[in-house]
Amino acid sequence: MAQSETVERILDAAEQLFAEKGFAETSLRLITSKAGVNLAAVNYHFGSKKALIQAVFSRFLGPFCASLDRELERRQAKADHKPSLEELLEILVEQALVVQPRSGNDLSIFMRLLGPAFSQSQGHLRRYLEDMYGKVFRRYMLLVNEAAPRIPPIELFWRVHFMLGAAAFSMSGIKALRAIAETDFGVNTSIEQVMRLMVPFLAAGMRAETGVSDPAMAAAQLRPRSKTVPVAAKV
Amino acid sequence: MAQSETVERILDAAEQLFAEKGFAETSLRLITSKAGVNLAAVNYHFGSKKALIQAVFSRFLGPFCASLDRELERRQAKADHKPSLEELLEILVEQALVVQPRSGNDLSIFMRLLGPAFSQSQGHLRRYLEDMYGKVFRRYMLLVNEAAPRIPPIELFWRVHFMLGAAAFSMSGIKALRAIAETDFGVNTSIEQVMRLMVPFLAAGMRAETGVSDPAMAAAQLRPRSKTVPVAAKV
DNA sequence: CACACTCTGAAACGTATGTTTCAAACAAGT
DNA sequence: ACTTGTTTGAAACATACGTTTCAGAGTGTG
Repeated sequence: MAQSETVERILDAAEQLFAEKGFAETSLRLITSKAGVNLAAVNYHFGSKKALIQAVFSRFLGPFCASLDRELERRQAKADHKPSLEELLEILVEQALVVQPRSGNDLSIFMRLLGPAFSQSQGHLRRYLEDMYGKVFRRYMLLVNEAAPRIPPIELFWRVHFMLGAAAFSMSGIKALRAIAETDFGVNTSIEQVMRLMVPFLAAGMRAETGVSDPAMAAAQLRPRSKTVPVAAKV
Repeated sequence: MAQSETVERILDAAEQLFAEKGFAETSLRLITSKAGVNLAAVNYHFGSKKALIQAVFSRFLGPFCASLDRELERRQAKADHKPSLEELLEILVEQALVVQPRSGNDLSIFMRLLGPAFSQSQGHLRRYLEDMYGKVFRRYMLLVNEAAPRIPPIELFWRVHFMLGAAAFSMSGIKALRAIAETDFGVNTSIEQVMRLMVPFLAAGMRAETGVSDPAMAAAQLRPRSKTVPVAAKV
């Protein structure tokens, strides 16, 4: 086997199986047999199962965040034209599609990992993600705030996560949901169609009038992050 | 121990631990030790771990669906005034709050189970849920379709699941997200506040102009369910 | 009191998992 | 061609899991 093509094959198999079955339900033996490599290869190349999980995220999130950061940099430099909410949404999709080919799997497969990443007791992953995409996320939130000046920043923070939730959840259950949609409506909905259906829904939600009544919340601003006490330590 | 208070204690502990750690990551030994009961009690009272998982869902979803169905019946009987989208949203929240006290735990704890229920390879659970809340869900969808006649039914179907996803995901990661929100904005957001923030976001999303261009999808109608071939068998 | 029945407690069973070990195969440099 | 460092293969290890077993405590009934 050529110079550690093994690593890529393990990552592909792991990504797919994690998305299908969850982290804990996927054994290393299942991964390695699907990848056609030896069991010991995982611990040799990654060190542990935890590290393998992180590596699966890194492979996508590394390039994605780098690409997104570059794009935001570019847009932020142009002081004349601040990006609109719709543009900011499109940037996300755009960057995701640019990065996609790096993985042997579909984008939707990776998205299915987002829910479990936040929900399960994968503390190590949350910390890892915070370190990895925390900075570019805050940069993104800054632009969102500028694009929707009438909505309190903290409400936008939550709305972005509602957005993420709608996307992650739909992708998680997409197989079951598509089957239900087909029997209930007799129409097959492709994954791309589902993503396209999501855009007007999310954009309208982001634009909605504020629901904040508490003046303290309405006034709260994004504040600079102290570098000595990372958030992850408090979670 | 009085007449099977044990059952309730197991359910409470299981619900909480499942929400925190996921199904597979939560061992029966952890559940029983948290509940202060013997390990064998689970298999005695429920038969298996799968059955315990289903029982956790039944305890909430049983009363919830019954209550929701009654309320929808009531509204549907009044032919003069069809409920609006906002009312339909409120009905959901309302019924959820009515049923809440039955469990020893918080409502948000139960909601955290929804994501894993759809995503993980818990086929038995999906089948179980389809049997349990499939009928009342279709009744609900019918009213949603009447409340938004301009949006194709299949798009509303997906929007309801985007909605569900936003809710489930936010509740899943709510602990981590609240911590991040606090360090980033210096404001504590209660779970109730998060749910309240969700309403305008979701309502606006539901009302958004249709994104469907395909005429076949635009024309697709909810069709009656054949009784002999339940959806779950095809999933 | 004795009986039947429900439930609990402690231990054991079989299995599957993540990890480690170590010899063999391979690649590259000199 | 030999050697060195890297990667793979097959087996074994320790551990944790879901489940089963069975003796006996508890409880209400005749």
